[in-house]
Amino acid sequence: MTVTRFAPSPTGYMHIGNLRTALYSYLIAKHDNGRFILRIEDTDRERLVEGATDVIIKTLAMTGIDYDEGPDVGGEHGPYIQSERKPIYMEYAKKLIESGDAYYCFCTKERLDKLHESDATGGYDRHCRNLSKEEVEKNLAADIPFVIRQKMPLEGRTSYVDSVFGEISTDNSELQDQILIKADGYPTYNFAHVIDDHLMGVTHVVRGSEYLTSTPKYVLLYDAFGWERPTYVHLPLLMGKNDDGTVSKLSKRHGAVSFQDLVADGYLPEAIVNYIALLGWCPKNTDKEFFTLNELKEVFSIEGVNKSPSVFDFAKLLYFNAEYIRKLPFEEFKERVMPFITTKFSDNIDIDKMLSLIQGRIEKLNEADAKLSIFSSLPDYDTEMFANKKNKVTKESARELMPLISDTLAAVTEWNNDNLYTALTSLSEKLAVKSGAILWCVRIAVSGMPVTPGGATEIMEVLGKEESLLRIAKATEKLA
RNA sequence: GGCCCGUUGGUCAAGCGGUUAAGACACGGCCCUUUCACGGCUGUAACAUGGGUUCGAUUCCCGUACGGGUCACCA
Repeated sequence: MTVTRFAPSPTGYMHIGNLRTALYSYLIAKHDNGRFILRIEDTDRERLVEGATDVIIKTLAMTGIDYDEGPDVGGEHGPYIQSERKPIYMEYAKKLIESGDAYYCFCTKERLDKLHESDATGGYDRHCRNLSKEEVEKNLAADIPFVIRQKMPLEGRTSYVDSVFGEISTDNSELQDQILIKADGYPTYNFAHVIDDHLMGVTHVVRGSEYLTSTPKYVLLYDAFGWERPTYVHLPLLMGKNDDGTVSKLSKRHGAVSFQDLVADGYLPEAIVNYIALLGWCPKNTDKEFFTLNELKEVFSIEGVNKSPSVFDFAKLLYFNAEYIRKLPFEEFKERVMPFITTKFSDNIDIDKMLSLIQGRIEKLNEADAKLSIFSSLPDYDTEMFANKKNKVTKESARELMPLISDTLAAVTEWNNDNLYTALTSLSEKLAVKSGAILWCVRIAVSGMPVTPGGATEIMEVLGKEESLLRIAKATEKLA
């Protein structure tokens, strides 16, 4: 059975690249009807962020990425928070010491820092690697602080096969005797994730390609324990475009890059998921781009994952978002857009009609409020706006038209879009002017804007007869 | 700097020895139209580079350039 996990460290926000990793990991498991686990990697006690785990859980819930095992749902391999598994790591580290694959290191932080200064390219000098048993016992008895380091082979090469990148091979001399257990007794990522992945039965390790070069060290750990190595699936990085045209790892300088920021900006979770699924992966034998999460489970395959980093394109995300907004059933659109609307409207405004006017015209939910402002109040506008060459209107002709328009509208008894449109077009026929000319004048009069959500008559329908006529009267006044 | 990885239009990308080198976004034009948007049609635009291998390379190999990643008691 395929078992994957998403193992974020609780930083307080969900980076979009992280979310993509979660998604791919989830899809790989679910494509095979496998198990998906959420594990919190909080071994860095100095960087703990309050409430960070909740952000992760909430994000996964909003995107529909559900896990079979995790801190809040339990499971037979728990606990799922690494800080709660602390004793386990020490136990396994000691096994490694016994087998000669790890060792105690009593070097002070100061010594290490000095080492680093004197030799920029080198790392740890393996000072404690060959301490005698007696020395170790003595230091331990004296309560000298220690870390536990992995004993790397000094010669040869270590290689593994990544399912995306192929064979990765590293000279063992490149490998540092990395720390497994820190001085505070907590394990490092390097150690903890290996132990947990094995104990939790993870078959496919899915993560960003920044781990590509450190994986030989992990593979060596599996070998030392005599455990079967997992299948590695390293994902290409997500990049952002800089102002100068260069690219670099996607970060805050590129804009809103956390899931919650995107949502706050008016992006739909399902649009985000759909878009990021396509960043670094492409379905086989189809041009299709729109996928629900369930469809993704069907079609996702590791073979479609790319090697090269991809640039996050907000323009395309916006396109997906606009499409998703348009496809929303009206009631759902209303429910989702309402939190973004802060403008207050008078009671005789038909909210539903107003909202249906903008559903097809906004690309992000947070654009709704500004688009709707004309229904709350008429902006102060310049009468020059009445002049429009395409519709053959001048300020002067508008002045003459306005009273006639006013009379025509006043005569409309049943105030709805169809009747208004019919009334105004028949007026244009009677006067032998372009219907566009009349409708243009009405639009400006009634909205004060050249570009509006909906046509002139649609706006009047929402506004109601009284308010519409009031605005027409005002225009007549302004033009006089 | 050492090591590892990558390189098809501005962006996402298909392609896996022989193609007129798909498609999507963005951009331009036209049409539709009560503005805008939607929709329809259409246009501009790409295999980083030099060597091989081969009858034939975007596809395979090597070098170069460029880009990225990594060398922590962070993950």
